[in-house]
Amino acid sequence: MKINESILYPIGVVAKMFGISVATLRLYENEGLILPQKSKGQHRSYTDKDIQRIACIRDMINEKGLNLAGIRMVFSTLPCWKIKNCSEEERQNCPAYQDSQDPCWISKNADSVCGTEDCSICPVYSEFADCRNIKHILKKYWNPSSIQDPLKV
DNA sequence: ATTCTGACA
DNA sequence: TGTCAGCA
Repeated sequence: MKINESILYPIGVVAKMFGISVATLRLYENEGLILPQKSKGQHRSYTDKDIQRIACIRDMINEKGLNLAGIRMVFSTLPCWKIKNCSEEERQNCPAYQDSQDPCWISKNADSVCGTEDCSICPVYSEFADCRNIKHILKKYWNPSSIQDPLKV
């Protein structure tokens, strides 16, 4: 069993966990790297998934040499249209599929299938909390035949 | 006491 | 990234 199954942490606790400031955590959020949910008022609530994601972000910064823009770019490559099984029409009307260099959760428009959804609980966001396994997880969505024509996936 | 948003060294 | 203001 997972001990911290549904525990939510306030920003101050998370900051201490990683030895960073609350300002830095808000920065990651503003840069589109994390999507903590908001509770009473506007207070942020971090789940264990968020914690894991932040650990990956810290690793990419400290060990992999990426800056925030680089990390955002990595997230922008997630094939949300495959994960969400978007129809051809939906893809044509979605900026995340068309031209976005940003993660889908910050490039989506109101009229897309993701329009009213809470991206913090969407698999495109939540399933990649462990960003070290991005490539592994992608294999589940990317059928072999699509690599023949990568531009029309 | 803690967090929030926005602005700015 | 840090910090300061003015709230809730």
